[in-house]
Amino acid sequence: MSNTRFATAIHILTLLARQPGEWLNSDYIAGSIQVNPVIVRRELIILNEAGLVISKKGKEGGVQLAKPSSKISLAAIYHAVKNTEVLGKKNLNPNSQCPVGRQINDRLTQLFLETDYLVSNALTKKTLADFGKQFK
Amino acid sequence: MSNTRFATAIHILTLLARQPGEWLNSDYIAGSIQVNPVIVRRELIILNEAGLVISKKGKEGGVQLAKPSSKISLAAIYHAVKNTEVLGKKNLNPNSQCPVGRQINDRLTQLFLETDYLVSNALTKKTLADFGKQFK
DNA sequence: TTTAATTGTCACATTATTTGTTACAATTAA
DNA sequence: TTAATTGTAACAAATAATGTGACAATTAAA
Repeated sequence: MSNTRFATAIHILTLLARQPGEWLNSDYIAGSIQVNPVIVRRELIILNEAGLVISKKGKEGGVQLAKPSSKISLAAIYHAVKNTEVLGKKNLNPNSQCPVGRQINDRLTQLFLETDYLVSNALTKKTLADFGKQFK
Repeated sequence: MSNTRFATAIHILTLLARQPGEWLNSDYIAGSIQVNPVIVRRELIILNEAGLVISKKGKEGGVQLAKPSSKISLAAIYHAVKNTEVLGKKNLNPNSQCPVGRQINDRLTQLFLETDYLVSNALTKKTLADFGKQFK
């Protein structure tokens, strides 16, 4: 992950968790992160598809959590935004004439899966509520 | 990590581990990965700085492992090539007028460190020799 | 019914990162 | 003296990430 998507998503959700039932709008959220509101709206679409937020269009609209923050794991957030594996990408065309080239991507698939699982598993144990409690 | 650096590095080292004491050159290695030799040489510089390989310039030169593959952990390889944390980057200027904006980067630093430590710790237990044994 | 605020979304611009390529000085063995 | 090789620079190309302006559709309130 060489992007800020996880940081942006957890920032959004931390704000929402502090005002359950309130419809916060993307301008307000963007003001807290200090990024363009479109960045926030784009991330909100992903979080909506993941079932973590619900949104209301139109005047007095906005977004709120789809469920209590104690039911949202950091793993769910991570899965919603992640786009590469922890150990990165594989090379596309290793040489099949070479024993190492021929087998390496299968071995990496296994190692990459194990490593991702480890991270998922740890994040599953942490909730958004726990994360939010750390803020004064 | 949305790059192929770990995959490239472990590919290089797996090849070297199969021929201990031999000076393999960057063209040969590049042929197995099927990337440009400069990509390989650039990664070799990093692996050299990390104390994992030694190299010899000039005719009949090349690179070999700096120590037995049983003494090289996957964590050492990962550390040599990693350039971002597992959970990505933080936003640069969260709004300090906002309680969440003011505190979030410290909380993320902690979470990111924990997550990275987890991965390091797991990779410390695996050696290049173990990885190499999986190849026929 | 009209107005204002808001999401969802598109198109494009800009910046950053990653990968590829050519070239060559310095080094070393034959 | 020649040929092969690393180390490295400079630049090109491709891909990914972030920023921006615009606007249709929707909704609440005036």
